[in-house]
Amino acid sequence: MSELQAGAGRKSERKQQQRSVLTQQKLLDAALNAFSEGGFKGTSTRDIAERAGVHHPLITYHFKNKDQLWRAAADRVFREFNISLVKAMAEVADVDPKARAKAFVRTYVRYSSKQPALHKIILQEASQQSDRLDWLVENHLQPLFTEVHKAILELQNLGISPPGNAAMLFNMIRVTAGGLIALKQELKGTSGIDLDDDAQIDELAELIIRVFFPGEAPAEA
Amino acid sequence: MSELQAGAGRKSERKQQQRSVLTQQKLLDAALNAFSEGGFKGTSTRDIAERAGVHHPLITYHFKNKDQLWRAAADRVFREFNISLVKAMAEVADVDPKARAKAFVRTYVRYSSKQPALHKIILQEASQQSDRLDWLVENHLQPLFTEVHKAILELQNLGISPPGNAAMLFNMIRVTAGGLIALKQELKGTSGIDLDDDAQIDELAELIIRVFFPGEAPAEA
DNA sequence: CGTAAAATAATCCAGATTGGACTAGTTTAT
DNA sequence: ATAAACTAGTCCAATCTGGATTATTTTACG
Repeated sequence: MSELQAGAGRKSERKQQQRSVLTQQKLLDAALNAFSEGGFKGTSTRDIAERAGVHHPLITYHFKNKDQLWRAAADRVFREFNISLVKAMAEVADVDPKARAKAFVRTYVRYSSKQPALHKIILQEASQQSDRLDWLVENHLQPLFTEVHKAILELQNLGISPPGNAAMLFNMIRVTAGGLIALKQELKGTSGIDLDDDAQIDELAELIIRVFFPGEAPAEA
Repeated sequence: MSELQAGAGRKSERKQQQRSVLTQQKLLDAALNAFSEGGFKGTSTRDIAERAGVHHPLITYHFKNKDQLWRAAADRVFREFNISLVKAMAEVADVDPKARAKAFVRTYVRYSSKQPALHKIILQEASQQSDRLDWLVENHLQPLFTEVHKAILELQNLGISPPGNAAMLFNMIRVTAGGLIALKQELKGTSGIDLDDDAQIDELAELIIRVFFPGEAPAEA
C-alpha cells in the first residue's frame, strides 16, 4: 500500500528531488484524466506521457508499469476525496442527522464536479470484470459504503429518507451526483444543463437533498 | 439514416440472403457489447468479429468501417428501446399522469436491465467530446428528452414530483436506472446488490418511483 | 565546493495490433 | 445454370504496444 510509487520502494539513501515529485504529480494528473476518458485498455502510456509533457520512459522509471500507474492515480484521487470528506464531516459533527446528510451530499457533489474522475474511473472499470475493479472495491468503495450505509438507515428511521432498500438508496444518491457529472457533455446537448457552472452544480446538490431527504429533522430529544 | 448498413446502399437487383442478415445481427450484437464495455477506441474490429464468431473482414463488407458499425449498433438499440417504450406507453394512454410515469420508469428500468448497453454506450461516448456523441444526441437523446421533459413538468404541477429544475430531475431518474445498472459489477462487491436478479430490478424501479414521484395523483377532474 | 546518486533525455527494440484491401472460392436467389 | 451475394483466407503497411538501454543533466549532501 505504501509501495505505490517506485521511488518509495528503494532503501533511498538520498532524498527524492523536488522535480521528481513534480514529474510524478504531472503523470498522475495526466493518467487520471486519460484513464477516466478512455479506460485502461483504451489509454496508452504514451498518451499519458504526452499529456503530462514528459518523456514516456519516465513512467517506467517512476511507476514501474502501466498498471501501477493506474493504481497510484486511482489511489490518490480516492485518498484526496476521503480527506475532503472527513474534514467536511468533522465540521458538522454536532448537528442533526439531516444537516449532516446535506453536508455529505454537498461535499460529494462539489468534489465530483472538480474531479469527475472520482466517478468515471469506477465507471470505466465496472464496465467489465477486472482486477482493478476488485482493488477499488476492497480498498476504497467498500469502506465508504459501510460507513454511509449506516447513516442512510438512520435517516430512514427518522423519516427523513424514503423507506426501502438502503443500499440501493445510497447508490442512487451516488449516481445522481457522479453519474450526472459523467454525462456532462451530453447534458449540454440534450437538456441545456451546464455542470461546468458552479451555480448549476449547487442546484444539483440541493435537488438531490430535496429528493432523497424530503422529511423534516425531528426536534432535539 | 437508412444507409446505415452497407448492403442497403446498393441498388440491389437481388434480394439479401438470409445468412447475411444473420451475420449482420451477430456483428451488431457483438459490437454493441464490445463498444459498451471498452469504448470505441478501446475496442478493435477483431474483438468484435471474434465475439460474433465471424471473420473480421466481413465487417468491412457489411458495414464499410468501424465507425459505421458503431452507428448501426447504436442505432439499433435506441430504435428497439423506442419501440418498447412507445408500445408500453400506448397501453397506459388513458390512465392518470402518475400511473403513466410509473409505466415509463418500469419500462426503462427493465429494458436497461436486459440491455445495459442502452446507457453504457452513452457513458462511453460522453467521457469526452466526439462526433459519435453529437450523433447520439441529435438522433436519439434529444428527441426523448423533449418528450419526457414535458411530462415531468406536468408531474411537478400536480405535486407528484418535487419542485426544481425539471431537466435535472429527468436526468436524475435516468441515471438512477441506467447508471446503477452500469455499476452492476461494483454493486455486487460493495453493497450486496445483484441487479442480475429480476426481483431486485423491480425493487429498484419501485424505489425510483417512490423517490421521484412521492405525491399522490389528484382525483379525476 | 566536489561528487555520487537521482532524475531526465534520447534512442531503440521486437512483437503485437491496428483498420482495411484484395482475391479466390462458396452459397443462394432468381 | 448462372450471376450476384456472400464468405473464407491472406496480406499489408502503419502504428502502437510496454519496456530496455545508455548517455547526459540536475541536485542533495558531505
